[in-house]
Amino acid sequence: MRLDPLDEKIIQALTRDGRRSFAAVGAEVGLSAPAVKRRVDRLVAAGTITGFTAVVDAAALGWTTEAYVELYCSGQPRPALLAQDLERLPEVVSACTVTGNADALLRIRTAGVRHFERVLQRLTELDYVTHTKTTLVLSPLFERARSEANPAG
Amino acid sequence: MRLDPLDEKIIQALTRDGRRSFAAVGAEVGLSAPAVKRRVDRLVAAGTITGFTAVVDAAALGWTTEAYVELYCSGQPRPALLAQDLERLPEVVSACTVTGNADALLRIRTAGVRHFERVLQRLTELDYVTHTKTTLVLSPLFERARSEANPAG
DNA sequence: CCTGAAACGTCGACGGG
DNA sequence: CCCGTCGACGTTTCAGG
Repeated sequence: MRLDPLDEKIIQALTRDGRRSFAAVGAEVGLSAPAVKRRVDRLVAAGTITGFTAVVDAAALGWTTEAYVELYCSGQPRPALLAQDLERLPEVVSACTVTGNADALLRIRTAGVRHFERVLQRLTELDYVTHTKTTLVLSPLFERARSEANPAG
Repeated sequence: MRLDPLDEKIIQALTRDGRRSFAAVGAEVGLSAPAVKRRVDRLVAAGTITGFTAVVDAAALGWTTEAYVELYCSGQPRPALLAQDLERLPEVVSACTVTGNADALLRIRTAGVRHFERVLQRLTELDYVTHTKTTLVLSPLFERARSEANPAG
């Protein structure tokens, strides 16, 4: 889908504050509230905007341990199977298949190292998993969205 | 901060749809709209809810290349310095210091491998960076928030 | 915590560039 | 096509109980 500069500004405004009113966004970008709403509806329908969400501090909810786990598998489990199996584990926050020796890279959040150990065990119980390699997060430095459009996009 | 079951349900509702009205959330959790608003205001003030945002499809904005980069450094650059230097590169979407041989783990989004190569070069231009190790993302499998509270939290 | 009323936001329909 | 204006309806946000 093609984005004009107004769409981009709207996306940036709603990325900064997903609950801003259409009127407030319109005042910022130079449109009326209905015009902003029409564009947002279009962006959501096109899948450019996937949704709106509250951003929650994981540590405040008790998820104090964060880790990246490389998954090494025998055979090549299909991505769809991996997704299905890994999504059953609520501690797996994101997962992707990757280049390199590992087959998948997982991001995991748990309530402590004890809890993390149990998750590792459940991962190795998957029949195609041969071993794992854990990288524990020490200090999260920052995290942000890329809401600017690529000029060549 | 202490969360009761109602707070937790409110957080989950707003995680699923960050633009839900307080009235709609209240209908779901069994509270009036003003009661929900007071609780959300309190959660935001306490930092449990960090903010609200639009979720954007990076690929739709032209960021088609995603990678994880391990950063190997000489000396031990302080986390604050790393954060400051890395945040200047808009392609670095998140960063953290980690256990293991690498000093930091970066998540990077670019408009293609050419663009990614330029980012790698800028990373190695940081004087304390000795080398990097790249893992390219093939298929993102899923990504989600952990909005349930840990019972022991 | 709830209720009620005023201010505000949303979202359709309509007409102009 | 996309914009803006208007008006009805729903939501937010106070105050007071």
